[in-house]
Amino acid sequence: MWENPNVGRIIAGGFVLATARKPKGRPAGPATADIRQEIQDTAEILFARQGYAATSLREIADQVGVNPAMVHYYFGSKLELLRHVLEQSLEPLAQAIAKLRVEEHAPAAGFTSLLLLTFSEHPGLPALVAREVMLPGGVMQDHFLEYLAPRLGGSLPAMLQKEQREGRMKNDLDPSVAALCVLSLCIFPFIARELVEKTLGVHFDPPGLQKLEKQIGSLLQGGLTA
Amino acid sequence: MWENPNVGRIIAGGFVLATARKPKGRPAGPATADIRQEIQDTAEILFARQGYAATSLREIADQVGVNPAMVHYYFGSKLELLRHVLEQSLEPLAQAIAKLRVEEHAPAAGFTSLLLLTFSEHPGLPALVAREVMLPGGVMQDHFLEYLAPRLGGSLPAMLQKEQREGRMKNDLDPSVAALCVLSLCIFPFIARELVEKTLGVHFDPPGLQKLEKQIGSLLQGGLTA
DNA sequence: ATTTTATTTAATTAGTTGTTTAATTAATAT
DNA sequence: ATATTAATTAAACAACTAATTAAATAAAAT
Repeated sequence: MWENPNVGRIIAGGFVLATARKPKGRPAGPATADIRQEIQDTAEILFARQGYAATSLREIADQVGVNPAMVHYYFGSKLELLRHVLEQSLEPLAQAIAKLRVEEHAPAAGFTSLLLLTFSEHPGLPALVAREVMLPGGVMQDHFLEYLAPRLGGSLPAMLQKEQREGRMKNDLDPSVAALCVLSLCIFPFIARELVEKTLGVHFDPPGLQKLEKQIGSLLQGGLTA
Repeated sequence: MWENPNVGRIIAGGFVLATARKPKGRPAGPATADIRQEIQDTAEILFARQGYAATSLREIADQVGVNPAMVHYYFGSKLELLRHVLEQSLEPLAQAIAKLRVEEHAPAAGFTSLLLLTFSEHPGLPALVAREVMLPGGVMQDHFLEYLAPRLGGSLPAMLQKEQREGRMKNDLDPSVAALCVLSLCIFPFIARELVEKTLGVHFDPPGLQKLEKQIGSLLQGGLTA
């Protein structure tokens, strides 16, 4: 497996008695994996599942099969790692929303399907954002507020207000509250996913997800449209 | 303050150099405060604000002004304390929902106002439930699922199904998904409260709360009613 | 008097975590 | 060839705290 003769697995009777250590120093040959990305992806999963505080760098590193110091080599600190995780999953969403804005088709429906798409690509994201951004004490609150919120949910009220001015949304609704409703309908189900599946029997894998989207759409259609 | 002569504050030049200790043993006179309830209330606030794991018994006890061992005296363990917190705030809600069920007025609207009422009495509850019940790794998942969920959100699909059978709800909707929507609209805003106030400018104190309830009601009315 | 209730004290018990620096090896640029 | 830079591990550092239980004490209730 590795050139260095004094490393490798010590095996007896088919059982691994001691795990091999990776040799020190730069590994030979062309890079076979993007370690940086692997760390980030693993962190996304673990941070989402256990929370930022409850996830140690050692755990992430072990899962990737590298030394904990690699996290600092690539990201500088644990918090920066989380920032990258969040940014990598939310940046494409932010850009898609920006596009929505200029194209100005029905914003509520557009928002809904963008969010659901994002969450199916990043299943852990809602939990992660809930814990580290929304809930009190979240470690990413300030950063999110400053750099991400304005381009995500924060842009929705203005879009809805325009709908309203142009007569496509009920006049007695407050656009901000309406925006909150859209976000609630799209995000909450994923935050409570496990519980929802167990107690309500609503499921989120492909057939169920489309059904959910359709029904949210219908609710918003009937509830918001003038 | 206390009879025992060798306790009290040691003061020099107006500064407290060492804080007084409460004397050992049962305090004299009639009980001046319900310590058990104070512990529980403090725990509700702290667990909600920081999460169960991040809140130490010392912190709770210090805030109440008693010894950490009191928690075990009254509750047996930290986890039991959390169970009591959850139960005390959710039990009245469960009972109100049971009443809703037999009275059978518009269940969606009834549910909405019960939830909002509960949350205004227990402002930390949504965050607490989100962290310890909904999010992966929550320490109260099993208990909630078994003892509370069926009498709370779990009872909503059946009520909505009845509405549907009796022609008061659109026929193409799935009652479980509709239930999920009701819950999303009522719970999510409180989970994301801080963020919502800051980015959407929607507020939750008395004037704003009524506005929110009205608008959720209107959305559900337009979106669900046949 | 005895028992029960409310309370504090003290002891137990052990590992974890993020981060930094140094060492090591391989690849690349000069 | 040589020097530099890149990728990696090893090891040390420093700072930290938490839940639970047994025992002691004092007052209240019986």
